[in-house]
Amino acid sequence: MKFKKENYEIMADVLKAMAHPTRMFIVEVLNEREECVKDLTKMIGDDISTVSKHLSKLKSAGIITSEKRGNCVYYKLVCKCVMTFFSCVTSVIEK
Amino acid sequence: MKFKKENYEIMADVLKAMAHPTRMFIVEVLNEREECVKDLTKMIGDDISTVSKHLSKLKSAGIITSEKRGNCVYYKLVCKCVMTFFSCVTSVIEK
DNA sequence: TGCCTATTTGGTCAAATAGCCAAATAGTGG
DNA sequence: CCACTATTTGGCTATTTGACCAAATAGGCA
Repeated sequence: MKFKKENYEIMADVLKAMAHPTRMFIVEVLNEREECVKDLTKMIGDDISTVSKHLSKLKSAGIITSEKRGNCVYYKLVCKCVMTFFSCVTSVIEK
Repeated sequence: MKFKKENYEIMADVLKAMAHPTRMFIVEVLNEREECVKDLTKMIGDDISTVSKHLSKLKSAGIITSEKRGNCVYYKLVCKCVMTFFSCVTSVIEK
């Protein structure tokens, strides 16, 4: 048992933040470039308030950060390593 | 957009299966050795039915497999790559 | 066979999550 | 200051999740 119970909770929160189809999509887009809420919303097709809430969940997990520029809020990935999830998840699915 | 909507759902299911403190703990234990339900339950301290359900969630996501030997069901990791999640998650938390 | 141990399944309840709409906020530019 | 655009927040409902207990199953062995 490498970590304490409390640590598992913190770690699970990070995974939980990623564990949603829309949020995985967002992470993948942000891996390539910053985007603002409006443009992400266009790609996703949900209500903009829904997208905003997904973003805020990713942000409070520490996976993305935001920056306001002009009229818009731009989000970007903090750590590219989350993209390793995709290849692992894909290989799990293939097995 | 690399994947179709349906694919994001399948991928999210794999992450969802991991995204729980107890299940992360289980994955970490199984990374080192096989274990049976009873012994995992001892380490975790929840009801055995709760642990069994966690295991079945991990199993149906394809993260672990099980094998019955003698009186017990032994679980083991399918793919060690899920352990990369831990180091990434840890580095996200540190930032 | 019948008991025992290990595991899974079903029921129930409380809590968390996801989505939408409407309303509030924040900043820009006329 | 006002109107406009972008974003966030609050309220609500439906659904999913996690935990426990009790009951059902599955094998092994006396």
